[in-house]
Amino acid sequence: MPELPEVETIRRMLEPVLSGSRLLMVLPGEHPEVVLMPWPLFQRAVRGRRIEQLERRGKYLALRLDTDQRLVFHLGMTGELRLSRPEAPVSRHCHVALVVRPALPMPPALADRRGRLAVRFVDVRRFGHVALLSPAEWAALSGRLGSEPLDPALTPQHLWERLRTHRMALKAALLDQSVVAGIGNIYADEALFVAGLHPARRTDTVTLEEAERLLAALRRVLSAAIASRGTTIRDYRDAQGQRGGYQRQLQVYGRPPGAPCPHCGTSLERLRLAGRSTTFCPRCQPAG
DNA sequence: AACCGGACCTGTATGC
DNA sequence: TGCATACAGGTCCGGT
Repeated sequence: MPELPEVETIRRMLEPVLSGSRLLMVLPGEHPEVVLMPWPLFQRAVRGRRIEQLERRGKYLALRLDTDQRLVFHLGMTGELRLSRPEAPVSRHCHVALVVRPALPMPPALADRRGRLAVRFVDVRRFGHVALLSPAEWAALSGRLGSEPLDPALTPQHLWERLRTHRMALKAALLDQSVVAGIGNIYADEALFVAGLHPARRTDTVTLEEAERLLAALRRVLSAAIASRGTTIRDYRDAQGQRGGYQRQLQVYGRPPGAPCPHCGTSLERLRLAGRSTTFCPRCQPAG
């Protein structure tokens, strides 16, 4: 579910509430193994810490604690982070509840009378995880990921060189988090369409000019998706439970094969690439 | 070594 | 209605 724009939307919503807040309690659900360390250790390490800042790297969301450790969330396919009052009813798919006291008073809809509120990690399919990482572990995780597509430090040349070192389908490269971080199935299809590149095009045949188009397309699509607060096909919800809006702007993702291309009217086609369903326009995205 | 396919989970939609 | 199958926004692992 959640790709870069969805995780960034959640980060921006949680940031004003959580930064400067104090972690009072952390509570497990029915599947404590979603947290990748023994719970007694986890609780001892986290309880009483202050949350300094919220960071995003690719599809990971990290709460930086006053110890410089990172409380890291990956939402997998169906993970959600929800703000609510501490006494709000808990779903059986809630695997971690953080009870915090924010630095500033919160509206009564969110906080109880003592000013406490909860952030719950809910994940039906349990592909998501929560971990507590040392600064070195967080740096190592970040080091395994490719560049942030919205970071101006990423140049077309850099992306081009990154692509040239592989000989896989372009779509597979976009989904590979070590090439560029944060792209998933929705935004890979959308960016390839905007760039006019065939999803099965081999990365080692891409020209510098095409890499430039791809980077521009990625940035256009991701920025617009963040501005629309993400894409909700079915499950995605933001930290307040609201749906995103970018599904209304999707050009190709999710359209059935045979549907008209929104640009030229040609029948869209569907392929299976890197194990994922891939929709594209054979005319706007010619092979070769 | 790089790359592909299956496995990991639950829920929903579709077809028989 | 019931059952079986396919598919879903992600990543990891093992085999080739």
